[in-house]
Amino acid sequence: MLKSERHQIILKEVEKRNRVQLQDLVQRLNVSIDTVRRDVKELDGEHKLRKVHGGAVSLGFASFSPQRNSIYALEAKTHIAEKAIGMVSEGQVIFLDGGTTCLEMARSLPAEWELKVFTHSIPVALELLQKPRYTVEFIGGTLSPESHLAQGIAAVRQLAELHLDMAFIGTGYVDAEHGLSESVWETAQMKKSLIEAARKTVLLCISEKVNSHHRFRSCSLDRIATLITEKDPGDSELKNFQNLQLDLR
Amino acid sequence: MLKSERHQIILKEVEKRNRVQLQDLVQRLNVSIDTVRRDVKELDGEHKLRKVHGGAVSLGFASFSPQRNSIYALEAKTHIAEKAIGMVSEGQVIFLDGGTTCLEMARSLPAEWELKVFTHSIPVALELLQKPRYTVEFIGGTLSPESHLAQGIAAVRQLAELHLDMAFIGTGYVDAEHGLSESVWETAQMKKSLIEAARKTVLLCISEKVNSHHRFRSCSLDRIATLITEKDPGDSELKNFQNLQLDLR
DNA sequence: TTTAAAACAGCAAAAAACAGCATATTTAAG
DNA sequence: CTTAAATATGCTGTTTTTTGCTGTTTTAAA
Repeated sequence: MLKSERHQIILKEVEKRNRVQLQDLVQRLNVSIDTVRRDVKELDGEHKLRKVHGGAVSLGFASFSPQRNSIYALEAKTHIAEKAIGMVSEGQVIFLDGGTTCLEMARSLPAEWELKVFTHSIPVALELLQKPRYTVEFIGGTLSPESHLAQGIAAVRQLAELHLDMAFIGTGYVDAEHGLSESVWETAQMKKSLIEAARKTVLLCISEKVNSHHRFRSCSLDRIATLITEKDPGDSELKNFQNLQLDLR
Repeated sequence: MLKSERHQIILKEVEKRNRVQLQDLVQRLNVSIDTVRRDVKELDGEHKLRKVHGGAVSLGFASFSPQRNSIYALEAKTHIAEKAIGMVSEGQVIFLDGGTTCLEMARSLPAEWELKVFTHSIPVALELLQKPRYTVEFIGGTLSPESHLAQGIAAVRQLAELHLDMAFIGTGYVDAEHGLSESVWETAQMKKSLIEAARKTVLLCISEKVNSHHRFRSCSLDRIATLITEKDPGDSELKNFQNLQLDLR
């Protein structure tokens, strides 16, 4: 089989499924994994697809808004997003954090509203830009290659100058004792500045993350006005939070 | 068998199957591999097919570019990008403007380099983030829904604090008399701040835009160190620029 | 942290491409 | 018709490309 034939087949496959595993291509093309790897690498070099560990993804898709059907616990996050949107009203100035939960919220915000939204997440920004009446303010900084999120000193400085009605944030970990925490120092710093800038902070968090903590604390629970999970506020998983000065939804 | 006969058969085969292997043609035509090779090479020279290692493919078959094929004057822009990259060296701190020419430059920058790149364009940033050794610094601001570019006061203020080795910028319009100009006021303001922040400004511009101007002037030509077009520096289209204090490439 | 999979670098065999040469075939001119 | 020149074809030896395999390093996930 000609190399260009293989390339064609690979591109078709990527186009169709948005992503392929190298092993699948090995089967499909009857060549060694090394050949497939080299093919994919070459196509990546020509910007016809994007090579990732173990496979390849299509470019349009590599725009990195994570593929919706691959988001972990999507249903829970949609549910959280719905509740969160119930707290927003037209004309406000809000902040949306990165992460798939906030991305889901950005997707679900009513397109017919007029809203000014700050964010430091490229996927969130791209989602919001689809809504013609929104003003999207991007907080610049050093972009993280993994999350496509602006962080670092520049970002923190910009946040320090802001005054927001409401900030919707995610977190890596949260429990009643330690508050919010992160596994990455930079991320924790961002959350801190964010919470400073907002009159009211709303934490969006799937119940799975509740009652866990990690090394870098970003904020104590008393700075959080509202905690939204996909569970009912009375759910037993949330019992550690039910007696706090915290609006549980 | 006549040569033209063989050519006909080869082209038919390519048309029918989109691809052929030279060895199959050897069988089919009863001639040596060298002859087939020479035939195919000749047809490639006449742009009737594309020769690849081990065979040939039909012209339509080889090209496959879902997004990029919609870029206007892509070839010229690629050419410009190549010239521009020749001016960059590893370890520098540079700025990349938005626009398809700069995007093409971002694509073509060597992935193995280590480089810190500032930009205010989301597409450019996403492209650069694919290169693992690059540091991408995003200039935040109000995002334009059309161009996915950060602009406005916040962006200008961030630019004012920067000191860059080199800025690669595009422009809406340029001529020898009026310098650089834009049709949108906001854009012109951005370019102004940009040029202030850079020790050296390089203008990337397809020749088509040369010798045109519009309402909002962003910069006079003496602030531009280098002008890169896809044409030869001696080309008559550029005659108005050849006597200026301007590095023409 | 550990562990399995994936990526990578380098090597070697096979196939293809290439350059140069010799032979054959066609063309054109005398 | 003959001959010289141009062209076409096949062959030889060399170089390049492709491909699979080895062992090692890196990456991602448990």
